Amino acid sequence: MYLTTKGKYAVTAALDLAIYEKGNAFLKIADIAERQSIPPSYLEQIFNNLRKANILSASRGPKGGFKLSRPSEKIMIGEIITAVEKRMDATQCSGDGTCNSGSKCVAHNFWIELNENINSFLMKKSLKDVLNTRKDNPQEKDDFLIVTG
Amino acid sequence: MYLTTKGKYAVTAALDLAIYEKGNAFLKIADIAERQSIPPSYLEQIFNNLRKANILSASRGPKGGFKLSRPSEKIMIGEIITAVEKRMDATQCSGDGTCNSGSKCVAHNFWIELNENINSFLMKKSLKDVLNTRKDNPQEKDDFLIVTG
DNA sequence: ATATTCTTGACAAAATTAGTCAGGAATCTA
DNA sequence: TAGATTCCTGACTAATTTTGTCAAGAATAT
Repeated sequence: MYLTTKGKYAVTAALDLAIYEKGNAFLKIADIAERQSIPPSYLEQIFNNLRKANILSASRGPKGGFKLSRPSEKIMIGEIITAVEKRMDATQCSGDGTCNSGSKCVAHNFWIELNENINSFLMKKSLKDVLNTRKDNPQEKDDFLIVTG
Repeated sequence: MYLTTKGKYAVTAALDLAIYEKGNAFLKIADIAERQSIPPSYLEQIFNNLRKANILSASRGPKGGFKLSRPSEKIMIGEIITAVEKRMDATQCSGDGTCNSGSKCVAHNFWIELNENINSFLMKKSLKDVLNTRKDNPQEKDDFLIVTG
């Protein structure tokens, strides 16, 4: 099971879109990358994945950019990660049960359980949930002054 | 967050020790590796880690090998994984809060929550728990005939 | 003594990640 | 319509990490 920098950048950048959205406007990759310390050309790749997964919508040209394709409470962190990560599965056999010479290894069902636990956690948390948790934390409130200022 | 083949082998091999233990005898790496389809020389490395973490005890020479250093209900899967994996942490900054140019990235607290969720799951499950789940599953029972036969 | 089994550290190949880059397509504004 | 802007796509590469192998040595049982 690999949750890589790519997946973490994807979540961070999606949160940035949720935080800085204004009306229906698009946000530029360059700005998001700068705010979140993500290499811009890498973020291009990542946003392409998210667009193809119908999590973001894009527009080219001046005033173009990206925005969330749904309200932030309807976009689950799990969706974002699944869209960019190829190896989140915890089983050794990609789930096909051939982990021990063609049969299931003794740990097989346990890895399935672990998968379910993690997926359930990630699929219950929306972008909005994550931002609300941040707002509830006084230490994090400062960040939001930037948005409203 | 990386849960690699190494960690999965570690759990599988520890389960093998729990399944095939007989009295106080040691089990050989060669036998465990064969039963669980793990490269023997790789398993050597892995068992060394587990021994240093006080999860296994070892003995050299004829009749030597490895055994669990505690009853299987007192060895948690989380311990095993922590002993062999160096990058289970989900944060981008190894927890130090420097994930966005020296400050916390907008996703920081979320990754902490994910860590807690996974660690809690892994630290509540003992080797014995995993084996019991297997026994409750009729499809898996056959494996245990070997043990008792 | 000798065979067995773990112990340790160095080493290497393969796979994967973490990006870069360039050329192109679409869109807005003047 | 020209030009600037911004996304789109695919190819490419360097660095890192994983996934092992191997050999020489130390401890133990018979």
